[in-house]
Amino acid sequence: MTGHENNPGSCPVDRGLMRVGDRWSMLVLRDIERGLTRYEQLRTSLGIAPNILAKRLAALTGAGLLEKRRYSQRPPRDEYLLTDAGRDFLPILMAIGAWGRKYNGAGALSRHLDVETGEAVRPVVIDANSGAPIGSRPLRLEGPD
Amino acid sequence: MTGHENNPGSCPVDRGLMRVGDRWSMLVLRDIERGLTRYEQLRTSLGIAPNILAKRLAALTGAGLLEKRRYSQRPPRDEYLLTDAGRDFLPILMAIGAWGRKYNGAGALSRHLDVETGEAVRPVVIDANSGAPIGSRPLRLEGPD
DNA sequence: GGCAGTAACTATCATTTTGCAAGCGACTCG
DNA sequence: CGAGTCGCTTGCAAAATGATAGTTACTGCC
Repeated sequence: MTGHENNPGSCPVDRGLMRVGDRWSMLVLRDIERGLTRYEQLRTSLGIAPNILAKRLAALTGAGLLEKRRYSQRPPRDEYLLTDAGRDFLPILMAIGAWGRKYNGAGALSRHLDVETGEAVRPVVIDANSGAPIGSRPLRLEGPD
Repeated sequence: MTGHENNPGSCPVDRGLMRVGDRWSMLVLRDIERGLTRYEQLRTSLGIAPNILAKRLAALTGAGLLEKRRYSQRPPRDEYLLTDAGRDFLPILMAIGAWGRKYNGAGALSRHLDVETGEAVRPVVIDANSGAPIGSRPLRLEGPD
């Protein structure tokens, strides 16, 4: 679908978006992180249509970000838990949140606090090699070749 | 649309996704960063339908991530440049790229190199206060109240 | 001047996805 | 037995997306 002419699907951003590249998927992950792991909780919290939620949960499960677990046999009840891949995606949501707060943050917003220090978390994307925030140093793009 | 019951639109992630919450928008930003700033360049690079591209460019411009600039009066030719808000979003794309590489990275992928060191960039989201990667320390969510 | 070519779109229509409302199966509780 | 809850599915309408063709405004080239 993406990556036509010059770079046929060789962009890692593509690869990421193939799995989570839509609004509802990300909001589902966000809510699950908040502890809303069950279908009904997600549906009422998000105000999403039931068929859409079912589809998203199935997609995220199929993509390996969520895991469906039966927490009660009788009556049959399920919950959705984050896998390692899903948990690894959460920092990205925090970064999106920081951006949203900065550029669209009118009104009162929720936020994350560091339990130990009590301070509000300020997510920043850095390069683990240099330690510098991304954007502060010149970069060069290298093709897949 | 989002944020029904408990938290009516108070989540900064929502706020972010309201502006860039779809696949094409992000890929457009990615390509513009790569220097593909013109309509035709974007269209051929992405393989996107012209009407959709036009809509996305208008949306991103309206949302303040892009700026349309006429680089030639006669013939009339335009290009799209990143604003500060748009440039601020790029680190998020890098983080998504890192995630995509990790969990969906089969085959040869392109990557960013630090011009100075020549090393491949390894994007990580940290908390600017503690310096610790997000996910490595317990957090608590605070409502907007 | 006339014709081909290019960039940046718009218009039209088919297809796909989303959203809403209602219903259904499996069970529990009173 | 009847009402209620959870986790969905089904059917249908509305909206978004995608494919294709056409339009505008030019620049060459002969």
